[in-house]
Amino acid sequence: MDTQERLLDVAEFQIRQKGYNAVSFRELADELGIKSASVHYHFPTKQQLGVAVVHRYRDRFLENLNILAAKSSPQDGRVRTLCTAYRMALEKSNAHCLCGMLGAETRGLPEAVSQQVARFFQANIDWLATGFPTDWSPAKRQMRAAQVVAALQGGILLSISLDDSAHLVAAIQLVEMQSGIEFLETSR
Amino acid sequence: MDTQERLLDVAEFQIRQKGYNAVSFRELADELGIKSASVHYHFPTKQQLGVAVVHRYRDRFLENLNILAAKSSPQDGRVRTLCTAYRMALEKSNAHCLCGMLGAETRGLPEAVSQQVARFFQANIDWLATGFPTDWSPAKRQMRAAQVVAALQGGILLSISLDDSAHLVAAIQLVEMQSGIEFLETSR
DNA sequence: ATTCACCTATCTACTGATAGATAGAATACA
DNA sequence: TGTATTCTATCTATCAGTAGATAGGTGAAT
Repeated sequence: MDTQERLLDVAEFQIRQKGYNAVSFRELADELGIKSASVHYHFPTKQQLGVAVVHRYRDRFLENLNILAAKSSPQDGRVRTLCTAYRMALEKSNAHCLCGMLGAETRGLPEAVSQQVARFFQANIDWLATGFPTDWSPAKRQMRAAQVVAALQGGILLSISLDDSAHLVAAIQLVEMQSGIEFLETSR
Repeated sequence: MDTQERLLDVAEFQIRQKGYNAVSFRELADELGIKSASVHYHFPTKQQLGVAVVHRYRDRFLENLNILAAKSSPQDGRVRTLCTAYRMALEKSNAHCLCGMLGAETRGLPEAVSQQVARFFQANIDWLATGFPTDWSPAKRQMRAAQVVAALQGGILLSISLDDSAHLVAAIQLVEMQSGIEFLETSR
């Protein structure tokens, strides 16, 4: 299997567990059974590795989002789809969202990495905002979308820290309650 | 001024900026103009320092919460008070909540530290839950409280990562919208 | 005389990073 | 085709810097 891809896999896993600054080239190398110098062959600097990890994560996440949206019934909005994506991500990995982790560490990250993370969040928000009623102002759409992303990220955080995924489920419930009200407002 | 207290101040600041694993004894020492060995005099291990930082943070936060609750008008519930506390904390420090940061890093932390962090969140939730209508089941009160804490933590995360405190404000709006509905439900 | 709050000096382990070598595969050229 | 060259992916060895931690010493305050 492709070493580069395997490195990204392990790096993503480790960062989601312990954060960027607690991940070392030697540990990554050990995991693959190679030497740390060989990791530098594929990713010359840690910053470049970090950027690559976030980049791939964001691409995959958005791709998955569009697949889920295509599969779900049309009356289920994008909000529900995003909630599902977050719930699936937590169930699958039992770990923090990569960007939830890196977003927290922002000020201790190379700028190139934190910029990628910001783009992940903005992409989430933009994707959601597109699904809101067109008679809402762009600012309102952005705000509503940000509320959803915030609630979901917080839900994951609590789930991890208190070791109980019910907290993400509760956060999703809050989000969908809001959606329900908006539906009533709109269709009134 | 008390060195021990100053160490806790600087450690808290640094952790909130960069995370636990990016904070070093040398940096803390430099900040106070002492040597790293002297830091070990006050806090023999990093773990003990970490525990002390979180402990003090939690105590102060809860104390502040009760002060705010005493000052606010009685019809403003505990939800609004907690929102205010979070907004004030972000405005004052322009940094992540200490426990929001450490909660994310949970799996890369000494267990003693992550336990203290979990207790912070649980204390937040319990404090909130106490303020909900007594005819709600304990489980429902806990869930509603957790929803609020999750939304606020997520709001801070987005505010930090996207460098715009409006995201916490938006999260608060989501929370208060929910509270408003509950008020209607209850008083109906 | 003891304790406190710091110091110097040092330890081992680990960090990201680099230089230079090597085996083997792929490619270019005669 | 056969030889020469280059590329790929890894290695060994090493670097300067930093990590947390410890031993033992110093001067001042109690």
